[in-house]
Parts: sequence; C-alpha cells; structure tokens
Amino acid sequence: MLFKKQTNVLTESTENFLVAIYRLTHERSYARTKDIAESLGVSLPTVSEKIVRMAEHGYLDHQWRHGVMLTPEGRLIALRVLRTHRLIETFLVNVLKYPIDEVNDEACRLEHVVSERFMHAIDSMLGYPTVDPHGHPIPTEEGTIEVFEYHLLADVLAGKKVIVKQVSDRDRDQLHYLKDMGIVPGAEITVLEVAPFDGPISINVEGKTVAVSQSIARKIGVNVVRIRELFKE
Amino acid sequence: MLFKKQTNVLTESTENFLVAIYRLTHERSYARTKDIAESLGVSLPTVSEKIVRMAEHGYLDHQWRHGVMLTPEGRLIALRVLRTHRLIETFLVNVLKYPIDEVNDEACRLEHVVSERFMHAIDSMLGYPTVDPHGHPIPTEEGTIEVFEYHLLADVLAGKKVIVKQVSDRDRDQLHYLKDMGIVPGAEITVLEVAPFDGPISINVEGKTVAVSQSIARKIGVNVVRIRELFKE
DNA sequence: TAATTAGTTTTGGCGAGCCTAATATTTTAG
DNA sequence: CTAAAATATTAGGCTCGCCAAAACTAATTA
Ligand SMILES: [Mn+2]
Ligand SMILES: [Mn+2]
Ligand SMILES: [Mn+2]
Ligand SMILES: [Mn+2]
Repeated sequence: MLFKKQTNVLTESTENFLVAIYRLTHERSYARTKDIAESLGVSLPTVSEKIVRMAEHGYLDHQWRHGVMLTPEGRLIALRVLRTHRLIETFLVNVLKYPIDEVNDEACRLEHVVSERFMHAIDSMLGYPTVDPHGHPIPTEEGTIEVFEYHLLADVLAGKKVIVKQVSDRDRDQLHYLKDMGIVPGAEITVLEVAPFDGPISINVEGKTVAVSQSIARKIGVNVVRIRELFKE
Repeated sequence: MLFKKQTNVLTESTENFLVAIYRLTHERSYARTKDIAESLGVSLPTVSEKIVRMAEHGYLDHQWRHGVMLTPEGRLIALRVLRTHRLIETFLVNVLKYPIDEVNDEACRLEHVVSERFMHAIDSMLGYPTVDPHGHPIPTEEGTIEVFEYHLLADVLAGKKVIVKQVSDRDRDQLHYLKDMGIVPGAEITVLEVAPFDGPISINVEGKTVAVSQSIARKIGVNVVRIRELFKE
C-alpha cells in the first residue's frame, strides 16, 4: 500500500487541483495558470494563490510566471484521486446504472470522501476493472497507470469495422451526444464513407447509420478489429 | 419531491449541525450549546457563532442563552440528511458488507455529497428499506419519520425469548462490543437470568451465553416474541 | 441572599478559498 | 523591434469554520 493514508490532510480543493494539473501536464509539460483556472472553473488569482501554497507544501514545482508541474509526491496523490474517481465512475455505471454522461460530477464529489475500505469493497465487487466507463485507464493502488494507444475513429478507412474503446470525458454535452448515438466503449462501428476535405464521417453504429464530424471522430479511440479474430476457432 | 434541491447551499458543517440538533431535541425540547459542541467535537464558541449564522438563515430558533430548536425548514433539511445517512449505512452493510460498527463515519462523510439520483439508485437496490442497520427508522423522502417503540432488553423477564430490533449508535466502541457478542438487529436472545440490584443480565444470543450490564441492556430495543406467534399455523 | 459553579457568548485571531481590480510580464503580431 | 494582446501575479476584501481567553449570565448551594 504505497499511497500514504495520512488522515486526510488534503482538502477537496487541493485534490481537484492536483488531478487537473495531472491531466493538463499530459498535453504540455507545464500546466498554465489559465488552463488550470479554466478546467476548475475558478478565477486566475485563485489559482495563482493556491499554486503558491501547494508549492510550499511540496506538491508542485512552480516555474514562476510560466506554469507548474507535479512533484513525485503530488503526482502520487493525483493518481490516487484519479483512481478513486474512475473506480467510482465504474461503480456508478456498472452497479447503479448511471448513464455514462452523468457520472463525472458525482464521482468528482465522492472521490474526496470515500475510505480505503469503500474502495476495496467496490473494486472487488467490480472485479478489479482496469478501465473506467469512458475507456480511461484506472491507476493501480501502487500509483502506476497504463497508457493505451488507440487508433482514432477519424483515421479509420471506409469499409473497416472497429470497436469503440475510449471516448473523451472532457465535455459532458459531447459525451451525451455520443451516448445518444450509441457511441460508447464496446460499441461496434462500421465506417461507411469518409467525405473529403475534413468532411463528415458516415458510420453504422449497432445498426443505425449516423454521421459525425472529423473533429469529434478525432476524440474517439477505437481498436481495429481484425476479421480473422472475429471468426477465430 | 418535497425536499428542496437548491444547488447545495448547505455546507457539510451546517448539515452536521442540523442533524446533531435534531437528535438532541429528541431528548429535551431545546438543544444546548454545550451538548451540540460535545456531539460534534467542536469548541463552545464555534457553536455559539454557528448558531447565530444558522438562525439568521432561518434554520434555527435561538432562545438566547438557553438553547436552540429547529425551524420547520431546518427540520426538513435535518431529516433529509438523516435519511441520506441511514440509507447509506444500509447500503454499506447490505451491499458492501461493512460491519455494523464501521458505517457511521463513512456515512457521515458521504451524506453531504451524494446526489438525488444516487439516493434513488441505492434505495431501489436495497428494496426501499424502512430501518437502517442499527434499527433506526429511515425518514421518507417527504420528510416524515416513524417512531418505533421497543421494549428494552433491560425490562425483559427471565425465560422470555426476544428479537433484537435496535441498538444505540451513539458509541462506536459499545456498538463494536455488542456486535462481537452477536447482539445486532435480527438476533434472537433468550433471557436466562436477571441478577437483582441492577446486576448483570445473563442471556443466550444465537447459541452463546453472555452477560451484559443493566445500563447497556437499557440501550437495546427488542420486541417480545410471543410464543404463540412462533408456532403459528 | 450571597457566593460558587456551570454554561454561554464576546473578543480577537488564524488559515483556506474565493473574488474583483490593478499591476506586471510575456508573447505575439504588425 | 515595438505595441497590443494574452497571461500571471499582487493587493485588498469577503465568508466560513475553528480556536483560546475573557466576560458574562443563570442556576445552585451554602
Ligand atoms: Mn473532485
Ligand atoms: Mn471517466
Ligand atoms: Mn456528516
Ligand atoms: Mn444508524
């Protein structure tokens, strides 16, 4: 059990900051004040201020006037919270039958208060899942995380059949839109036609035919399904 | 849906205060500052101060220098939180297999963050229970609550067989002690001997023979099992 | 009734989190 | 290479939650 338990020194705000910064530093090496503020819905000064405190506590490295990155300690906590978040999301969907586009807010509140016992209970109840309902990897208890590389739906050639593996969880409305079309992890998609010049992609999802924009198709991760695999044995 | 949803204006602290006051005003009509402080583990000034703010918000009636009681609005909120608490406790015990003496703290944290959807999901999953794992009534969604009157184990005559209906949830260690002896709601108890002068009560719990003090036996609610009922049909 | 005690409130202080307005510094575009 | 635009930080302020010490009743007892 590598995660330190230390009687919840961390506030909800701190934990949310850590996760937000963790996610932002996947795109560029430093998380910028502005991006943090945006992703948490708070003002710039609130972030500037909080950064100072968190850096003092040793969770962040602050490159003054440029951005922050997580220290190993901050990263470990971020991963613990992220694990909690994603395991709770999985629980909400698999057990409580939440729709995939309504788990984030609930998980974002619960992630700060559940105990280790709670986590173990749902983890075992769920059969130790490795991905959440959006197809994102669930960090391990030891603080490691797998990075899956998926083909993007945008890159799939017409005629191919693929299975949805991951959808972006950034925008709730977008997630709702995708869910309504049946585009959720596990769904089978056949690409029918790809219009030129960044045009829409026409696909068949579980029987229905729909069209999605290139920009959205770039946020959908799929695995190419090899035909041989489908008919094996 | 009578409970107002009003985008969580209430802080965790406020909700805890309301429930604590609700419970205290079952014993005397006004909850005293000192008792509130004690049951929440905060200082007297913290309570005095908070009382002023809560009274301003219309949740409390403050009889200056004597105590507080809930306004109808405060009472409704207290009951909503209490419902949440007890339903969560039931979930933790029935679904996640928590021991009965370890649910309170978890529920006291979760009760402030779960959504109405979450409540509905677990309520239906649990089959709309009316009592929590300690045998306490779960308030309805409309804000009503049943009051059960139980015989106390302390009053049961030697030779009688009873079923445990309710145990006190005030003291965690006591709860643990009772659980270890098998004295939990649902357990069958046969009173063997009642020592005079407030002496211990010797009982048989699910096969084992143990003795409990009068003071503890006064905190255990039971229903007298009429023999005729046991053999009916 | 006066004095002691138990309980309550006031005073004065602290840190966390948030915000707006003002200021400083990069970055970017002309 | 400079001026405008974008970002970041400071300053100044607010509420909440919490505390210790001091001041102040109300209740009890001698
Ligand atoms: Mn969160
Ligand atoms: Mn997710
Ligand atoms: Mn609580
Ligand atoms: Mn209970």
